[in-house]
Amino acid sequence: MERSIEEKWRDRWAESHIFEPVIDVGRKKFFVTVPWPYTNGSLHVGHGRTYTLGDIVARYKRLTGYNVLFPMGFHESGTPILAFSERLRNGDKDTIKLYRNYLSEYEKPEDIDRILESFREPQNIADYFSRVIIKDFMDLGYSIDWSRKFTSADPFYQEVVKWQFNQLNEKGLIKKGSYPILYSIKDENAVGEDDIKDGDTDKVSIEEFTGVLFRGEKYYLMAASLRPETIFGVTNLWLNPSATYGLIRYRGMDIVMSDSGCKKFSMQHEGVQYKGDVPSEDIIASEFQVPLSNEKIGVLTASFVDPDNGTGIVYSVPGHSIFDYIYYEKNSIKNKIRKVVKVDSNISVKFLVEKYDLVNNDGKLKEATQELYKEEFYNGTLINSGEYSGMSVEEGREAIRKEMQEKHLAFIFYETSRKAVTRSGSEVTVAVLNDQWFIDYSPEWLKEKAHNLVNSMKFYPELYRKLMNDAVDWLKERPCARRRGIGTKLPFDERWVIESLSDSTIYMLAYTNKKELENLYSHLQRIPYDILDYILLGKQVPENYDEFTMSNALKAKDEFNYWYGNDLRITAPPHISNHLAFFIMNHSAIFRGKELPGGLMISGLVISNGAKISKSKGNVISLLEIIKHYSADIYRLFMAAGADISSLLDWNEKDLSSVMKRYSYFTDILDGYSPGNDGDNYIYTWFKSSFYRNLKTYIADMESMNIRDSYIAIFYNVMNDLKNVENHGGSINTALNPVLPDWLKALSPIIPFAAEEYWHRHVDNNSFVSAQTIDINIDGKIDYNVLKSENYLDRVISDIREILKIIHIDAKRATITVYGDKQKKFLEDYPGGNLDREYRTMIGDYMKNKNRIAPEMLDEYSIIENNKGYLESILKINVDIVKTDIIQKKNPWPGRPLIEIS
RNA sequence: GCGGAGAUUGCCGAGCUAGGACAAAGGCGAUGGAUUCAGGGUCCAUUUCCGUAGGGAUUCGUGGGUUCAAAUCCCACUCUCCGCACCA
Repeated sequence: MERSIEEKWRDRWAESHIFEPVIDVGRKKFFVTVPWPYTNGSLHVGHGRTYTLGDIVARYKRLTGYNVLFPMGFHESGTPILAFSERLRNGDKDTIKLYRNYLSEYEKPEDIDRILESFREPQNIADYFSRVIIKDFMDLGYSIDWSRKFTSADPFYQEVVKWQFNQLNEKGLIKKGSYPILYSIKDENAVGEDDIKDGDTDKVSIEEFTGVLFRGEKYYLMAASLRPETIFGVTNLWLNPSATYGLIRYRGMDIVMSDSGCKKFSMQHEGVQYKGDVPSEDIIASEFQVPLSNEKIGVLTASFVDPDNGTGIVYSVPGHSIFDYIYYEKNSIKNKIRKVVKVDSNISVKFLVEKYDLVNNDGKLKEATQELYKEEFYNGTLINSGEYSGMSVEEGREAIRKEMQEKHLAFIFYETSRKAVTRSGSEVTVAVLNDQWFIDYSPEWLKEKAHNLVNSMKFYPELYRKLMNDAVDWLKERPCARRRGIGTKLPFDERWVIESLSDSTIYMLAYTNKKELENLYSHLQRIPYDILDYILLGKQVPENYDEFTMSNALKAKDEFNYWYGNDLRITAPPHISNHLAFFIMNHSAIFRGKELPGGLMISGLVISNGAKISKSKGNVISLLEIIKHYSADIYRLFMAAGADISSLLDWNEKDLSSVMKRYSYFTDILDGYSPGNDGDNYIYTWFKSSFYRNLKTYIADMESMNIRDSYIAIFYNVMNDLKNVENHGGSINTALNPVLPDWLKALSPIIPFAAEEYWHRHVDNNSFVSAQTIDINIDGKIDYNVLKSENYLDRVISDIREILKIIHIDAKRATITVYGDKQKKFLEDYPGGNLDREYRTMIGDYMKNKNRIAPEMLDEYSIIENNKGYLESILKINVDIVKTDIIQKKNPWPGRPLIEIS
């Protein structure tokens, strides 16, 4: 569709408010949600899949008679918007470039500077992009009820979040305690995935090292290790001579580690005192004692030791570390190498170093290291390790760590799994917070409720049910508050702001009664818990409020009761272990019965031109660009029909062009269409029956959310049928005449703009196809006999073609002999066994062909007779038709006419 | 190592939960043809092998099994992907 036509319907839908449903107790409701977008930028081709699926479902449900609520809001919680704004204020070049880029798509060049300037205020970023996203969504034809829009920063909503946390607290799910968390020392704040640069694509986790203490004359050295079980194989310590080392005092011990290690350690343990630098020469000159074995070892310098990772001191186990071994080889270090782990296979450090020639070529270093660790961890046994000898590596690791910790020979040292910085550029480390607030998702009763919920919900596709149950089991404590960021203050400790995923777990409920809650808030400047208990939990009516409050509360309660129960939530796989798990847990904790979520649809990843969508690949295509270059309908068609919901969808030019080809075939047909009379000959009857059979498939597939299959039926198959009509010499116009209204209705969920335009042009200029319902009782409209006839005809054609292919004669004529009365009588009598004598000669022929004989007997003579012209034109051969009246040596059978080419 | 998904005809990708017209949908590519077509558009046909009659043979990761019948069910194995775990 041309842009102007799409714009026309976009505006007319909005003006007519057809997507803003009201309570209708006589109709079943359907409440579908998709995650609210985060408003720090515009959306791209990948984001659009989830929203498009949401709209297709919403439109389909509307079409089948449901009162559909499909709302949208915006997420503003957390630190990214603040951080970007701050970076813009600080003149950060990359950020400015990024936002210029966003803006250049939407704004005139002369306006960009002004708008960019306004972004120095964080709220303006959120406001600007929510406007942009609304426009994109409207341009894409989403049937969203915008009248219920709100954001996570709206004061009325924050009252709901406070209520939610109060509920969790009353159920004993809010805890306070110490916990290792990702932390930014500079920002003095815990950081989550959303705060970390590239945190969504490259996850950062917390690793628990064992900080092993090596006793020296003057102080201890702490080396952090993930493999404490190799302690008996230590032959020396490594230290980076160009790094700065510091001394701390902890539990009465003087301990040396790198400066950055000192900082981290002091964030992780109480009572650490920093006492100043220690020159590395001083360390190197000393000897140190290995814990447990009490052996003395020396310190060697090594440039590979990273002072910013761990403690900046590493103990060397050349017998079990490829890295150490190679360093020994290259530098001709003569220390005796010790083996402390035995495996059955021949995999060893030496073996792998030789296998991959690692001394000269370190390309495979990482791979070899992995191979070694896997082998030793799962199949290894400790040897030469004192009392631990004989233990498996898995047991021994725990036992050794435990003993060292109990004897204060080691302390826990947390480190990040990779080097990471926050979006504002400050370093991410691990800190142990002592007054961190958590939501405790671990109680048994909660897990059980959550499992029950998961098991009762619908999953599309089904395989995610298992993953969801696993996610429920994995969840433990979740830190739920931060020191800064946009969001709701924790009601029982206002120094904290509720974390951005935790404030969005039950938010969908506020769509149901947003207007009333907002009224309540502006009237009272708060929404008391007892009012929300009344609205959301159906508790006793509080008596002591004024009439305005009570009437709004009552209305809010009615809206909630009618709509709530999020029948379907559509998101993407990365949400399973966080957002969706919290969504399930929080609902399980607070709600019951019909208020619990009804279903989850999880759509697969979208990639662009064969690669993961990312700025560095340059394959980010914004939704606006799509609307401009292609059209909303094409995009929607691609999203719906391009791949099954669960599979990966690749946005690429090649597939796109084939979709566009089909779409323009469709618009050509409908542009050329004019209403006429229904045709009543064979091919029109066939088309109509075939259409309704396709419609039936469409409905069945839509009901089970097989969106792709349903559109293959109603879009592709119907158009192929139209081609078949033409091949039969029929007219598309006439064929379409009786089914056009139903066809446009069925297509409206996926290509609403075209459907709306043609509905107005060809069906009814005074109503919206987007507001129609479709009659789903269509069995009576399908004439199965005519479908079988066409099927038979196809079979005859392919039989003739097959013969033509293998006989190399110049074929002029095909004589088709169909079964007659004799064959019919045989087939009727044979099963009973009372055959007349003359028929007995047919038994042999029958047995040979019985697997190919059609079960029903069609009037094959008439079928061929009526379609003689069609057969002749398509096969380019003359056709004669004979109905046999004799018993032949080789008989024609139902579905198996005799064909003779001459 | 654990958990999950998967292995289909040149490629992509259905089908496999309810085994039977499956040589296996659809798309792409390729080949041939049509269209007053001049080379990328559209349409039609073909695209495992053999065959001068609609047939036959061999196929759905490998090897077994169940069955009158298996791409579809069962067992074992190999490999791939994802999550977890693991790593100086």
